[in-house]
Amino acid sequence: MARPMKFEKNEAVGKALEVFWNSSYAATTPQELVEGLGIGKGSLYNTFSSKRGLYDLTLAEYVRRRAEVLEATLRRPGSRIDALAAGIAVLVGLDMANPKGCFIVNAVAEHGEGDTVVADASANLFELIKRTFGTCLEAAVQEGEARSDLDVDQKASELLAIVIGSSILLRTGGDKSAVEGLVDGVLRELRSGEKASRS
Amino acid sequence: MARPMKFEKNEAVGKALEVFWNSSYAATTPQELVEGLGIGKGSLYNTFSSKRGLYDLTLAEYVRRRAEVLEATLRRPGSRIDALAAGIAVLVGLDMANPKGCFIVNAVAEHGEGDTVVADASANLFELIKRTFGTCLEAAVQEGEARSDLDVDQKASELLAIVIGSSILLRTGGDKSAVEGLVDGVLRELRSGEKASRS
DNA sequence: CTGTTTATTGACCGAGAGGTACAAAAGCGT
DNA sequence: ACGCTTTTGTACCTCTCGGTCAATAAACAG
Repeated sequence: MARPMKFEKNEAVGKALEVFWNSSYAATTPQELVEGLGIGKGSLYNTFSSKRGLYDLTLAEYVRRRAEVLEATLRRPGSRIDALAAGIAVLVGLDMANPKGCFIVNAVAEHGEGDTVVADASANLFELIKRTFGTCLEAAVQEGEARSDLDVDQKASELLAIVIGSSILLRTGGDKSAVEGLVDGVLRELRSGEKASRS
Repeated sequence: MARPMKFEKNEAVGKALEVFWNSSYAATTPQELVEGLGIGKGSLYNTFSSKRGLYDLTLAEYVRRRAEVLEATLRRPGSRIDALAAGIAVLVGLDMANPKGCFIVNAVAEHGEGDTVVADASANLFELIKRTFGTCLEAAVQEGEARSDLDVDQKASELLAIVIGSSILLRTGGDKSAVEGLVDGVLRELRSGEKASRS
């Protein structure tokens, strides 16, 4: 009944996420978005209203993707601590060649408290991470991989803070091995008091 | 022999630091700087060459100030862990009404790896913090405040990551008490295995 | 094939960013 | 008082940002 769109909206949001991730929100220009999405400026504004409107969509999309990857990683069978290690590695960006940090962390740093959209997105992501970590730790305790008197909630909060901190540390260009060592050490502590494996 | 400047340069850098801290580098306009410093645009550019030139000075100034406050806090007599707690609190911004996060962390998040000036400043600050924490932990072990088998270097790295992470968490507007609890928990763990006090 | 509806393109626009130019002013030595 | 030097204030400039708007194109209903 009318002309159809030449591009998929979700796909465009994904591309926009990449563009915004490469620099800050403020430093990203409409021109870069046009080039990155491969569509005309008119279509851009016709579809997404404003630069900020598109940005808001990328925030939500990023959280969605993180939720997916985190769930997938931690649902793998085997040692819960190993799974936790894998989850942390991917969250921090240890698997990437040149990490750009966590998109949401960058957004929080740029926009701060006043920005409710960013605040909401970060609250969603951070609580998701903490909850997932908590579940995993709980299971580790049950399996005897971690000491039974572990304060699961406290440790989950610590791990969240460490993940956030590490994503920043890794973004500075400091050597990746230092961050790897840091994460390894934390996990080693977790295991250090473990009971004998039941298997 | 010539007309003297009407303002102190260092003082102006301090004011600029406030201005840049209130929003991102990219979002800060020359106009805001002129108003924040209370000088004319001509003087601004005559003295600091460019917006970026001024920004670079604020980065160094911030690191200098952090070094001062950290040294002052941790040199206080008494329990080393208490001193550590105080240092962490001030670094994270728990003492401030509405924390704007760590200026350097914000800069890293905004500019990323490619920016060598920001990378250098962050390396300076982060190593300073880690080293100071390490010294303090070492002393805590000596004093019998922390368990003697503590991996000081590992723990210092962890605390650095947690401080960075907490500065982000606090900036989102999430409740301050959660971050306080997190920090308290970490310090409690440090003490948990302590030997009997020698005094 | 025509009409209706919606998408796309790219020219256009007001505003403000980031910075420059230059005349006037304020010191200082003599 | 008079140069000489450096700072200051303000007008000005260019360029790009962020966005709008006709004109055009593509689909489908009848």
